[in-house]
Amino acid sequence: MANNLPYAFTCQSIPCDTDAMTEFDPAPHATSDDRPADLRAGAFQGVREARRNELAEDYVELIAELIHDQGEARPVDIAARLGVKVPTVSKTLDRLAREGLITRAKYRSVFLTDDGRSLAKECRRRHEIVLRFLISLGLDPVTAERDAEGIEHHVSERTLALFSAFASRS
Amino acid sequence: MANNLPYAFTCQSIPCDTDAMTEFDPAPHATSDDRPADLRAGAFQGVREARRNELAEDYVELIAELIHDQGEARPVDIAARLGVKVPTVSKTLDRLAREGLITRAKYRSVFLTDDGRSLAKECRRRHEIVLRFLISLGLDPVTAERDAEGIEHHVSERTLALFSAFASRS
DNA sequence: GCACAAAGTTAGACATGGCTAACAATCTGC
DNA sequence: GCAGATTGTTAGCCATGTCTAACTTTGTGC
Repeated sequence: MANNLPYAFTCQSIPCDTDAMTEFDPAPHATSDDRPADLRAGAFQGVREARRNELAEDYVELIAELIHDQGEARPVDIAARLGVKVPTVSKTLDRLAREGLITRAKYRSVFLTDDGRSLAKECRRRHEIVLRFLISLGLDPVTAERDAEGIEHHVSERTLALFSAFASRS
Repeated sequence: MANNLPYAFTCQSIPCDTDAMTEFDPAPHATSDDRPADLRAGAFQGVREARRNELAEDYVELIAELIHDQGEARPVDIAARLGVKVPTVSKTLDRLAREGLITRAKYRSVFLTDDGRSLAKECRRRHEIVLRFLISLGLDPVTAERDAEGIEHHVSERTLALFSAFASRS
């Protein structure tokens, strides 16, 4: 699923990377805390990694949505949906093109590459699972949507599976 | 500063501005507009806001931890825990000092201000709740720690309450 | 088919967050 | 109390993400 993507979307996209950085132990001595420091240390690595990709994921997911709903993805619409200005979008789209997630021609709307499309699909899947999970927990849809938007980039495959199972059996 | 927290944690407090796009239906299930676009549009605002504060939150939380565990928070330890280089920490600490979350003197270790302390406490609380929730869902502790680190900055108070309740009754 | 509006781009400013290299201060072990 | 190791700071580089201002292109209406 994720192996044709140009990035290491390590935090979420690769289900079996859970051994990657947990063995690193910078703290000279973890005192009698019941919550070992090394766990947290390792966690930061993954989070920083994930943060680097959040924006790209938001973009491709949104672009896919716009194409689906309106037939095309125009910078002006992307900007409106994200709540940023058009030049910001333009610059970011350049980056995404450079990274092979989209293609674009000057003054024309944006298209996803195969990589972009599969990233979008993956993102959408995560989004849906998180959203359904939150709603099945009893959260109102507005808050659920907002929280899902933030959370979706930070859930591991393992957690996603639990969320999914929980939502199904509710 | 309104309350004793230096930032607006607007991730949860942004009112839903339902003005933008019309309906569309990306989800296969919904008949017409079960999940209106405006929900997602609004969500991005909050997420971007939250992202701006994540790093500061990570820092103060970690600083509080270091002070608790080792008596002091030194840049070298912060750097090791976060997995970044010391100059990066130094620069970020300058910013946090500028923002009134910490105090520091040259070549000495770092202290939290009252604002910093209450932010740290708040973050720790969120972290604990998310972590306990994930574990009570059945997630292994290592993954739970990693996911909690990413998720904690993006859960609304409402979601947190649900998480907390769920973890308690398990 | 022209003029104007809307959309897109480019340039440039600014803050952040990461890095390395070079230097300064502090701490430690004789 | 001094030398060397460790720690911390400063300077400077780069990429990103945001903005505004100015310009260009596209598209529309008449």
